[in-house]
Amino acid sequence: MAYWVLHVDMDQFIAAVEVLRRPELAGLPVIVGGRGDPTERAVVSTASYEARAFGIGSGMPLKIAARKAPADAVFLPVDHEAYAVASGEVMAALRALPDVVLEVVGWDECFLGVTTDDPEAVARSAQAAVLGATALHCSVGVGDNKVRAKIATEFGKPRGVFRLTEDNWFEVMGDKPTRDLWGVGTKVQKRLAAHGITSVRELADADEQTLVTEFGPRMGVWYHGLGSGIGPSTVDDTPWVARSHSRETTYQENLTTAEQVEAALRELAAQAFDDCAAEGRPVVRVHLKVRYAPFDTKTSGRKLPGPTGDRDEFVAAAVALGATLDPEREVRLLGVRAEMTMPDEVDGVERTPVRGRI
DNA sequence: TCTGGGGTCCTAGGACCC
DNA sequence: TCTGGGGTCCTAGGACCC
Repeated sequence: MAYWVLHVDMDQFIAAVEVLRRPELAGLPVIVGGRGDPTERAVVSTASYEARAFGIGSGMPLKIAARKAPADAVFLPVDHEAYAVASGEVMAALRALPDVVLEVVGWDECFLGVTTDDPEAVARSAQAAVLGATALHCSVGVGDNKVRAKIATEFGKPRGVFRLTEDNWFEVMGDKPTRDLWGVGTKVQKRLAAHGITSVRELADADEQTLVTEFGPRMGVWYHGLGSGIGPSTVDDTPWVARSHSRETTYQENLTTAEQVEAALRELAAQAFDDCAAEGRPVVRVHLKVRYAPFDTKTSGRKLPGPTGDRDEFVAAAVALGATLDPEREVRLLGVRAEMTMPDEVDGVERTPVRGRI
């Protein structure tokens, strides 16, 4: 018996949940995002497969989606509560499978760790369990670690199962662009390209020292291994504990005065603080995010004098940090993040790194 | 074409201490 | 007076993910 990592990913999760409670939408292009108003500043959370046929996808500005969408397209507002409930049902169904360890990755995806001789059979059981409990479909990636399982899922969509291991890694991924790797975005793709590395195979064959010089001792080694599909294989079911909470808003009209900015900062800071206070955890740090118009984002942070449970003190710290913002520039987004005392200091829960250690 | 909101982790460099 | 390394903490900023 061998140990396998399965990655379960819901198919068009948010759109599927919406169609489930409004069956008359079945077969129509459904686009969920923002407040459901395609004239506002917002992006697409999920588009149904019917909408994707028109070139509409996640992360696309709603205004662009509206331009591409056919006349019968339906725009819906994001309903976090409904997706959280559906997500809970999905995870419960998967957790009930025999002898699996489940690690939640997001609303609509998770890893399963399982020891078996037939991982595809487990994958099919997982799909059946989710479908039976929620009437929702999912795809499953089978791998010998998290990186390969996660990437495999894309080849299984929709409603399928795909296996990616050390044996077929280069055959499947070798000629793909580095951007297709989990953890490589457009910035890193560019920096790699500057070294003549554009494909996954080239990344695997690259000199590790070159990557360490470019990205640092940790990320350099990580990216090099990623080229060969190397990654952590431990599935950890330790309950997730938030390190911080933040609130941010994109304003439909840019903020132009210092008074507007301060009022907005006070509101966001109070909300972020209350999210932490609801968990009964003191706040140790404040972070600010500002997007100046048209699209230039800056961040800053400051440690508080000591851990505090006093909202006014936190709000004052956010406002003080806000004084460092450029008063000459229009603001289109503000965000305030409240960082809490480390979870392991609070309740003894070990932190689970997203990337893990190789 | 015009770009959300909620998160986590990593790196560089300065200050300070021994 | 001018000088070494090593370690830790902090700030600022960036990149990526769902």
